[in-house]
Amino acid sequence: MTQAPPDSETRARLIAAGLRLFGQTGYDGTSTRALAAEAGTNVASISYHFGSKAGLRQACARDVAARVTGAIVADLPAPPSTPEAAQALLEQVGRSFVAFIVTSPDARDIVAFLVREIMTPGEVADLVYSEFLEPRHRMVCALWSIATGQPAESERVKLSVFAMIGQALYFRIGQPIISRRMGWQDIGPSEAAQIADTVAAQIRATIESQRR
Amino acid sequence: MTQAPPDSETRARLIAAGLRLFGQTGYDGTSTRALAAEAGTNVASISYHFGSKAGLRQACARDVAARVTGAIVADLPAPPSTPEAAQALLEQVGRSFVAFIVTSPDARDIVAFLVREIMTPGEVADLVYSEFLEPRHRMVCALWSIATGQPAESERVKLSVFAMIGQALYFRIGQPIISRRMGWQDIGPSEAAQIADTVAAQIRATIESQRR
DNA sequence: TACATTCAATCAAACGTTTGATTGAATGAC
DNA sequence: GTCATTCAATCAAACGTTTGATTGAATGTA
Repeated sequence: MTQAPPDSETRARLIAAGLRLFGQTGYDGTSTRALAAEAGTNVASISYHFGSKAGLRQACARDVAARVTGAIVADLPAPPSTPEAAQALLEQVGRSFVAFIVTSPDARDIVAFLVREIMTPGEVADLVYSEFLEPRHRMVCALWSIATGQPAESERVKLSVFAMIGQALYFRIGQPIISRRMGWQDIGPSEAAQIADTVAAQIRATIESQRR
Repeated sequence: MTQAPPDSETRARLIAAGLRLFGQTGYDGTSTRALAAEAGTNVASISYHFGSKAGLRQACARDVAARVTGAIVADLPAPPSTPEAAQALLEQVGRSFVAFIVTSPDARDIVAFLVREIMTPGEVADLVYSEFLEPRHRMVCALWSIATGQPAESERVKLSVFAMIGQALYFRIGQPIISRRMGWQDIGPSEAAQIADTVAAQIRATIESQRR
């Protein structure tokens, strides 16, 4: 990263700017001039590197998929063999997911970008789905299956996992509301831990109620 | 300022158009011409009735707050006195919330509009929060408190309720993804019932785990 | 007539994109 | 080693289009 050629550096800065601004103000709400200014370059660089503003949007999607997948896959051990181990792993996955989502400054932009793309399906959403969301969901379903004994691809398991993702995600989407209602100035380690506890407790309770 | 009477038909059609288009393509992604066409009127009507495009946005927020509050308050009985009754009521609230959110065509626009406003805090989000979200959250917390015995304004209860809202909401936000993963063509009564079961089961499991 | 409402036409500003010129580091012939 | 040439990368400026807003005339109603 220290010796990156000047061309790819501008490219990288544009993707970072796209992630931040698209996430903050939306695709339509972000002008090419604002993108160029945020990246410290000229508007023409967008056309040059990505063909168009839409091309930059797609490049951002690819970057998100690659980055988040890498982060999640990195710290996942071999699949557990006992329900107890699977449950413990699920709780841990939930905790680190929440920790990443509510504390990382990058996560704010990434999640906001993803949610916006998901709400308005298009080819960018398709890319994110097949490249990132579907495989991850499938993986967590497999864990859930080991923990509960339910079939991994059953509707019950798939929906339970979506519910788990949904509650975690909401702590980022609704963060302005949550902070306000909780009386929190901002979300530090202590607040993040409380959220992680809440999510982990729900995972535990739901798994145990399904295990029979 | 708006000097038009609040019961104008064009006014109502513009608000409906705003809810639909702002929700679908976002505030910035919606042009005044598209709004006028959707409402079957002229662009100048927006200025005339709401002062500006931003004025229409705010009118939409007020409409959402009034409409959803009315719908929820309408079918809520007196506060229950036993934990069991409170839990049953919470499950029922969760079920009807999910039913409304995933099946009603109006709900799609309303939820999409709300989520977009919440993600980018502004004066519209402030209005929605104090006028609608905060009172509703407080109400559900009171129910949760009766069901579990936990203090209504404790952080644990408040966060649990947010998690419950989050998972329900996600079934609308992520609906394109969920339908795809589940192999559903669209979400009819049968699919809505499965989602409602999932949410209700999580509510039940979480409440029971907290009741001790 | 007087008033409220909607209309087509128009405006300046901002938009995404394209252009032609410029830069500095490689490349190769001599 | 020197000089001419090439190339990716960036820039300011301008392109035509679309944006939100405004205008004055037209329409309907009482």
